Amino acid sequence: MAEPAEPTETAEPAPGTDPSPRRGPVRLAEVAAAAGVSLATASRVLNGSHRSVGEPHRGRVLAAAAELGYRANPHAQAIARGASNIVGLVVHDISDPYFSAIADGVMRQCEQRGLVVVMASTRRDPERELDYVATLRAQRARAVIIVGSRTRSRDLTARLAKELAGFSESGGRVACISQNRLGTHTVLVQNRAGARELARELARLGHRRLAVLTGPPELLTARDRHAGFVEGLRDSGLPDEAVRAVPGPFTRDGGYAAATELVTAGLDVTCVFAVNDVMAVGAMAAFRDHGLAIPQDVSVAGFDDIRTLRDLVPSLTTVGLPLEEMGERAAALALDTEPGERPRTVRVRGEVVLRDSTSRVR
Amino acid sequence: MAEPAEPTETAEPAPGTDPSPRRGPVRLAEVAAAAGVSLATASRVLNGSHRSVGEPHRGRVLAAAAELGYRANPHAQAIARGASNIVGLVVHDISDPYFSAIADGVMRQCEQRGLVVVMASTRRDPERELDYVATLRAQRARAVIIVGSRTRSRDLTARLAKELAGFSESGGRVACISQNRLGTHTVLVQNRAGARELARELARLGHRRLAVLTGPPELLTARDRHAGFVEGLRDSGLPDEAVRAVPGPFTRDGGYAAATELVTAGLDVTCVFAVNDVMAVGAMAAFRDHGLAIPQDVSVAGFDDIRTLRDLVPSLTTVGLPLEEMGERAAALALDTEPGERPRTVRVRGEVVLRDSTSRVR
DNA sequence: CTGTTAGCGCATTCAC
DNA sequence: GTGAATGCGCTAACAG
Repeated sequence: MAEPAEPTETAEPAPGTDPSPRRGPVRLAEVAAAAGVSLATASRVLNGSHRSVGEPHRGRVLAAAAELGYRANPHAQAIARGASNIVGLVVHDISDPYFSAIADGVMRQCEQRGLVVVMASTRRDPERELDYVATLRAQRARAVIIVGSRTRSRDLTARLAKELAGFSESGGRVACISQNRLGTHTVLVQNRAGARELARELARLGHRRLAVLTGPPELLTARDRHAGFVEGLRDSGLPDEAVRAVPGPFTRDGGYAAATELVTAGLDVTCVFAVNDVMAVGAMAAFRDHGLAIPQDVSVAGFDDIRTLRDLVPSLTTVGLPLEEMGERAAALALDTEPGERPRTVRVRGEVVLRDSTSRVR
Repeated sequence: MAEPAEPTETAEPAPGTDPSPRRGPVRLAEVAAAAGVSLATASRVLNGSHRSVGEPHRGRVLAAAAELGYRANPHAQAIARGASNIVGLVVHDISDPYFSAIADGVMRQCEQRGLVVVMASTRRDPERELDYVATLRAQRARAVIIVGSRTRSRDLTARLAKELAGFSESGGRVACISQNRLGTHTVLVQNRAGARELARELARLGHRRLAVLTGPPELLTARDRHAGFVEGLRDSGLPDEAVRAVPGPFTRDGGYAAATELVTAGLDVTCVFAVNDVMAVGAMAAFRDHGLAIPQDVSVAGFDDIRTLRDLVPSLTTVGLPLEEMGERAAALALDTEPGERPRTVRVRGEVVLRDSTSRVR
């Protein structure tokens, strides 16, 4: 039995040296008392950044703290210093692998810095996004990271920008991932360029009649990818009539519905580009359900290169994005930057990955 | 005048009635002053639960608050009332769809109650899990929800249980999802029963020689599913020698590696059960890479029924779990329960879903 | 270097 | 009902 007298399963009433069995966590004052120093001194060694405590004391405080299992109350610290150690992370939908991958990166970065992340999933409701930012502002979050495409709505964007500006003015840092319309630091995804490059590759494979499942018309990311794709086709000498657009939700079901619509209307294209992988998956399912083989009957391409979807069959042609890294960079951007600093933008290129869901047209 | 001169795009220096352009969020005191009432009164109408403020005042406070855009400082509230509005959510890996689906449910539930969720991803490191719980405890989180399998390690489990007990004793609520070895409320997944049922179905299809990719030996969830599977086979009259076990990580790559090992050693089974869908996907990829067709050459089954993986081809036979709902229930369990209450446990059954990745043996 | 003191923003007794 | 006073746990001047 390694683990002999494993202290009894129950609590820890501390032998006999504890005069007041105060419930709840130990406070700094108790540590100070136990170490025989002032509250200030204890605070300095335990939390104050600049060390300036003599060795006789320093050790005693540390020991006492360890013994009592002291943990600073972050709320008290937040209120006393006027700044918390909270980082807010606002995503459109945490159950979407695109966002959870990014979240992973953000959390990694925050953990390293001893920051706590408050996560909010807006479920694609811009109003909720606004509300969460307000909440985070009230929390005196140290930084807020907004992930997800902006919309065309000037109003919504302006309101969010204003809220963020207010937050930022009172010392909070902000970073966004997607477009840089918010006047903040941002990790700018080059959707346009990626889609354009993808289109060229597809044209090179011989496709002359294509369709793009464009996602929601108001989502900038969706629009940019669509626009970039059309540009790429033009670059390749194809007329604008060569491409057909079908809008729909940015989800798997949205992709399914859009593809179905395409088939129902009499599929007259050899290749379909869904503006994100999740939609592409839905589209592939729809085509299959209609007896169409991929890529023999129709080629399909997506965007994002979601890890969980890498093992699809046929493997999905897409534009790869370094999701986790984007999250890390956004966090770093917000955290390593001076409060008043001019907005920086880090560009992230997508890399076209040709796989089996697209084939050369005969 | 419904919002006439929409204050200029910039900050809001308030026309001419504001003597001190104090930076940062407005405080309760300012609202009280603006409304011409005491701080206490303002506090009562804005935050105090039991209303007891006369109508002349009540309205004024509300108006002032709205006008100034007042938002209570949650840290100050936390410290004043000794309890925060934070709910801690600890998962093994947020980028794993199993966890992000559950997280979605938890967040939904918390949002409804106006609670904020602090999320932590341990990246499958038990020590980190312990540490996060301690952090959450220090935060005076209102509740902590631990998601993910426990391990066989008595030591680790005991330490976590102890930490949770301490947290719970000081008024925090706790709920777990997976096993109920922590002495807390728990959403208990009936892994054993689900796997057993799956095994029976597979046996019914005629499989007589099977393998299970067991995942990490120390993970209880993995062991339970493995054990249940073996039981189900026994139920069907198969000898224990009928099933072969291959351990490995609980991930896609773990599944790939385990399946490869199986093939390399000379595949002598007709069906492989990976203890979760993500591993199953890896296994399918491995089989394909070795030229094996699914389900013709080998049937594959998983567990969880991850939504993102529902469109795999061939579609994956698995045991479905109501992930989002599990998250919601865990949150409700923790939040709707009295602090001292006896641990409740909500059982969740998995439902076998036979799809195309498994076929009748000829 | 160390102890004293004054807040941080808010909830809450306690008198009025 | 309403206001004044106290305290929550900790940090940050400010003096010794």
